Amino acid sequence: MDRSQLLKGTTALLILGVLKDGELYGYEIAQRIRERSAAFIDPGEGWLYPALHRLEKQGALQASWREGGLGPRRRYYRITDGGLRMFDAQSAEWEQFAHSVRLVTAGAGNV
Amino acid sequence: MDRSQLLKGTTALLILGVLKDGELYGYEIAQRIRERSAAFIDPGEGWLYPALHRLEKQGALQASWREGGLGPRRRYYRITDGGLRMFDAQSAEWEQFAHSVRLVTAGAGNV
DNA sequence: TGACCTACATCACATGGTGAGGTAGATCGT
DNA sequence: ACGATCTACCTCACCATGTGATGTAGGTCA
Repeated sequence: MDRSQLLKGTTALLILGVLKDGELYGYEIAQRIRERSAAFIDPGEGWLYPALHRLEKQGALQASWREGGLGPRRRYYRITDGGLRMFDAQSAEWEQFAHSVRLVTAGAGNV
Repeated sequence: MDRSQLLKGTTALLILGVLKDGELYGYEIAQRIRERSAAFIDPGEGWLYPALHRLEKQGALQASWREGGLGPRRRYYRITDGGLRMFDAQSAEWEQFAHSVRLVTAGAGNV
């Protein structure tokens, strides 16, 4: 069916989440997300690259081209101070939202 | 800015979540969601009613008009067996997704 | 030569939430 | 009688953004 819209609004959080542990290039970011989520989240290139561009434009990331040695050149991304603040904010909002969903779906509770 | 797309993909879950504890009408569903989420989630009528229509069309809900006594007539919704199955499926998927997000954003951690 | 991996990117398309607007019945104060 | 304010339903233009397909290039290996 949907395999859904759940990602909406969390992509920035996922990207910032892996980048806060160190500089990475795009393709590698996708791999990290896949690994850490035990392959449950498989970043599509259709949203990953646009999302990286958005975050760079917003000042959350800083990017630079570099020769990778093997294969094509790579674009490395580093998180900025603003990016870290954005991560904290989005992370908190996500936790709050997730908690709310659990409260609503948990049922009457008192029963 | 964002105050988010987070809802995307969770609206059905929220609605089914409150309806699995008993029959309710639309306006009341909104109130329940607001209450249970401690007002963190405030259902907009712009998505609530369309979502109810979608779920009804999909067979997850069964609806009927009834005079409320006071005020305008109300449309009551009851969850079907299919709706319960949908709730279980979406609930499981949500938990898995939420867990994945936490894994990704938790950081290197295990290293 | 062909297959396949890395690595980046763009684009038409679809989903569906946001916010505003509209109808109507009921209640209450002035 | 009038306006304000609830309840209760509905619709619609707009927009953000994920999906899936496609394109470009360099590399390795059979």
